[in-house]
Amino acid sequence: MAGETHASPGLLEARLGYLLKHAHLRLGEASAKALAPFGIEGHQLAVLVVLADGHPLSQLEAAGRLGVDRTTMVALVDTLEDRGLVERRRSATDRRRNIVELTEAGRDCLRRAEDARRDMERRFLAPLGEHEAEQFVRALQTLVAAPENDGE
Amino acid sequence: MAGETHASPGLLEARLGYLLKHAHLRLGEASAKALAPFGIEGHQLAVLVVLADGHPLSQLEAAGRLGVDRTTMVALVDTLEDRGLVERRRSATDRRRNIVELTEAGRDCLRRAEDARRDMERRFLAPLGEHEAEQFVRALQTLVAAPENDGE
DNA sequence: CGAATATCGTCAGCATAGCTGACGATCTGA
DNA sequence: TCAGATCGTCAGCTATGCTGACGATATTCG
Repeated sequence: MAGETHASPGLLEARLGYLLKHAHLRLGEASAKALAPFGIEGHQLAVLVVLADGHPLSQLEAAGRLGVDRTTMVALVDTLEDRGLVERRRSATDRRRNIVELTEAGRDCLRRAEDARRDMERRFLAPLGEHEAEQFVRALQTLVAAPENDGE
Repeated sequence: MAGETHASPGLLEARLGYLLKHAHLRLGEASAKALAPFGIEGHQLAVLVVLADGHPLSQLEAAGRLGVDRTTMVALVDTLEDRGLVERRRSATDRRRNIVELTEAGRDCLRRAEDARRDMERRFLAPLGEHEAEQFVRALQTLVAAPENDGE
């Protein structure tokens, strides 16, 4: 970030948009730092997470769970495949689908990266204290799940 | 947003990154909708806010307060000037500076748009209840202000 | 069976946002 | 006066994610 002089007199800190944006930004930085040793980014770790959950998924199904476009998923899986963390395999029952599965290396990376991410989040929330941190996460979940905020 | 099927089984809702990103997204949508009648966006409203606070600012000073690059500020001020909400004026004491000032229309727009934004934020936070909403905002302020999260 | 229609993965190209680097005009300090 | 810094501007780059089109495959229905 560039001109970050932060002479702000509290005018902007009262704005929800500013707060959410900067909280997200800072978490992103912390996340990148925590995940760097594993050679993946937060987005890609999320892919590993949904792939590890239950039965194998096609690219489209995985994209749906992540809320990303299927065209975006292509590059995501490309990267993970290059790193040897997942494998594409044509579905036997519907040969249009690419089933994406974790490799052994992928499962290992997932385990360790998830540990690192959890630590990172804990550190990030530490200034709140344990109880408030929990409430904060629950509040976020409520807001994101709220139909009122569901973009019509 | 495209493939938004949201079949997510709660796996991602536990991730801070996912939550912050989507909270920010949804607030952005609500904000765009609330501000549409005024012909400005959240970013530009924020510019009006810092300009209205105290003595006139140069573009660079305003950029600093917003935490954006000075090159980004150019387009922001361009738009506001086109709308007749602000005026550029060469500083008499330092002719390198563009002093940016609100016009009468700008002050009026600011007042009404800020009202709309406050209403929008109130509605956005409504699912939390009043007390929790307050705590939530305070928690966000704490996290953003925390030096631990200050990107080294 | 066979033709029309839909789905999935892929890719090229577009849009947006914000940044870097360079430039002219201007200010500052020696 | 002159070297170096500062401000606003612009062109161009990068990153991100989308749209639209395509080939391969599935499905539906006559």
